[in-house]
Amino acid sequence: MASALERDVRERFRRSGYTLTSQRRAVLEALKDFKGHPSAEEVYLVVKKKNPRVALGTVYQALSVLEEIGLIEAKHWSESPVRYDLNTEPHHDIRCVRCGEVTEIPGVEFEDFATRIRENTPYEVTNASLVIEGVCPDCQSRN
Amino acid sequence: MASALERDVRERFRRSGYTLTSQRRAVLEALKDFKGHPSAEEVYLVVKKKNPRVALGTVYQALSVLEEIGLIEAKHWSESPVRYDLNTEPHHDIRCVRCGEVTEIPGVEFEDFATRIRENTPYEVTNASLVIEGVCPDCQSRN
DNA sequence: GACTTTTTCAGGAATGGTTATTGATGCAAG
DNA sequence: CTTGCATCAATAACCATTCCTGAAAAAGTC
Repeated sequence: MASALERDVRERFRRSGYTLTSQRRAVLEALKDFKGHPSAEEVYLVVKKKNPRVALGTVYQALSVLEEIGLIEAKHWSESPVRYDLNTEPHHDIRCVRCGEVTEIPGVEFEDFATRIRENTPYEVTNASLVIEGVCPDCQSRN
Repeated sequence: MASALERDVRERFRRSGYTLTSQRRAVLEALKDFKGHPSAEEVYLVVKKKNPRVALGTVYQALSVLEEIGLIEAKHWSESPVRYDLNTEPHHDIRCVRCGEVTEIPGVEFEDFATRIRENTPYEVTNASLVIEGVCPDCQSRN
C-alpha cells in the first residue's frame, strides 16, 4: 500500500511540474506518521527532528504545494490554526472545543447533500466541507 | 417585525447579564443594515460613520458578546476574515472564491444530516456548519 | 562534466486579523 | 454625591501565515 501511495505521489508531482524534493517528501512523511490532523507548526516540529535545517516557512510552502496537487487537504476551524490531513477520501472531521483534538467521523455520506446544494445555488460549487465541533468523550468525562 | 427582534435583543441581554450599550446596539444596527455578511472591519466602518469615536477593538468586543448571547453568528472561511451574520436561523452560505462575496443558499435542509453525524460519533456535537465555496454567476460570466 | 537557467530553500522580516492591556469613562445603587 | 463595577477607546502585543532575499540545489544544454 505504501507503493500505491508512492506511485500516486510521483505521478502527481510529475503532472504538476513541481519537483519532489526531500523537504516536500519529509513533510509528507511527517503527515503520514502523525496520528491525527497536525497544524503546520506540528508538522514543522516533526520534520525538524530528522532535518533540523528546515525552516517553518519551508513547511508552509511545502504544505501549500502538496495541497495544490491534491495530496493533502487543509481544514479550517475557528480558534485553531489550519490543520492538514493526508486522507483526501471524502470524510468528515470533528474538533473538540475543549482540548482541540481532531478525529474523523466514519460512515456519513455527503454526496446527496452536495448535490442538493448545487441544485439550489447559481454558483459553480468548487468546494463544500463541514466544520463540526463538539466535546470529545475524554473531555466529557473530565467535567 | 422590528419589535420582535427588539424584544429578542432586550431579552437576551437581560438573561446574559451584559448591558445593552449604545455601542453594542450600533454594531447590531450596522449588521442589520449591511446587505450580506460583513467582516469585523466592515462593521467597524459602518459604525464609525455614525459614531466616529468607536475603536475597532470595541467592535470586535461587541461582536463577540453578540455572538456569545446568540444574536449573531460568526462564519469562518479560508482566506478571509471572519464574517458575521444576523440571521441565526439555520441556513447555509456560499462564498465566491474570486470576488469574496457571500450569499445565502435557500431551501437546503440540514437536520437529517446533523442527526446522522450525531449517530456516528461519540462526541457531543455542539456545532456543525457548512463551508461552501464556489464561483458566483457574475465572476463566471466575467471569465 | 562544465555552464546556464530555473526552481526551491533557509532565514528572517513583514503582514493582517484578532486579542490583551490599561487607564479613562459612564452608569447604577446607595 | 460618591463609590463600585462594567464598558470603552486607544494602543500595544500576539500569532499564524506570507513575503522577501540571497544562497543552494536541480534540471536542462552543449
